[in-house]
Amino acid sequence: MMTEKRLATFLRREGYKITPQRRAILKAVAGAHDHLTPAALYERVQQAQPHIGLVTIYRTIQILEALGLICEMHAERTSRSYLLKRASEHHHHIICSSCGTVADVTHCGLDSLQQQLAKETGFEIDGHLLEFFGYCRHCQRLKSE
Amino acid sequence: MMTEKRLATFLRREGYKITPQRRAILKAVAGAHDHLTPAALYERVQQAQPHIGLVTIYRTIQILEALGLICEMHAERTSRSYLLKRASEHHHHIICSSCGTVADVTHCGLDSLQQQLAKETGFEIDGHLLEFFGYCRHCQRLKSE
DNA sequence: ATATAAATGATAATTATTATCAATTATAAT
DNA sequence: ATTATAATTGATAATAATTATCATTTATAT
Ligand SMILES: [Mn+2]
Ligand SMILES: [Mn+2]
Ligand SMILES: [Zn+2]
Ligand SMILES: [Zn+2]
Repeated sequence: MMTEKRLATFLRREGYKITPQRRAILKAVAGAHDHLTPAALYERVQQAQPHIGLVTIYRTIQILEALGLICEMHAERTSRSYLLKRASEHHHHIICSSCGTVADVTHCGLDSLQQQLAKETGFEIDGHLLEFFGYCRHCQRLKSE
Repeated sequence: MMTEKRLATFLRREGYKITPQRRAILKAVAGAHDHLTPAALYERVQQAQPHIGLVTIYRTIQILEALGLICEMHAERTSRSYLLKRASEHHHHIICSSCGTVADVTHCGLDSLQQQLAKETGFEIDGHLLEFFGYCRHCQRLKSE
């Protein structure tokens, strides 16, 4: 499990300075159980760092993403969300097209396909994004009424 | 294969009017071999319909997407691209994180997982988005220099 | 030919994201 | 503890994508 401290250590090792702002962001990310948009993360971090700028959130997200510490979700049409990556587990989603409810998928079995595709295409593949779309139980009922 | 005419028939059947603008868009979509952003589609359609508005492009894309006639690609960070859906084939991508080169993937073997997840989660799943990320041959060389 | 609802396009409004840049600060070296 | 340095920050502006409004036009059924 990635705690704020471990994340900080990781960043420091990569040459990034550990500022109070970053510490607060790391804490928020480590403590979140759901996916957070940059704006949502901003709100949470503001409790600890009232004067932090939204830009700093974006910049830190970029770093965490580049280091592979968080994973991205394309849920709503416009914005993106992020969640701390769990070690060695895949993290994918089933998203309800009607209400936006999200279910997690931790096993996809795509590793072998990924390797095969790497061979076939010559790409060095380092990850994948997988999302299922559909309707949750609740919205299925509403539809059929 | 979906031609302009078949797409038009499909739309008409769904209650949409067939305007010259839509016809031009359908033609462009049917004739495209690559993925098109709304802006790129706009440019192409302007040859046949010089006075068409970009908004009309967006609106038509929305319809085609809702009817499942085109599929979406999340390639660059900001914008989306679309391509005509081929019957019964999956359409996924390997995208080079460095130069943006795209390779197609038409088989993913996710149907069984999709069914299993539908059972487990209660979702009625009607599709998925799968994208691989990595580096194409060319960019691998550049990296190692 | 006419009625009607749908579609269009000009335009403005929203949003998300990125760029600039002067002021601040974490960190390492002294 | 001071100091030097480059990284970081945040205020602000700039970009860019997408969506909303609304008066006008038009496809289609009658
Ligand atoms: Mn999740
Ligand atoms: Mn493709
Ligand atoms: Zn996976
Ligand atoms: Zn598939």
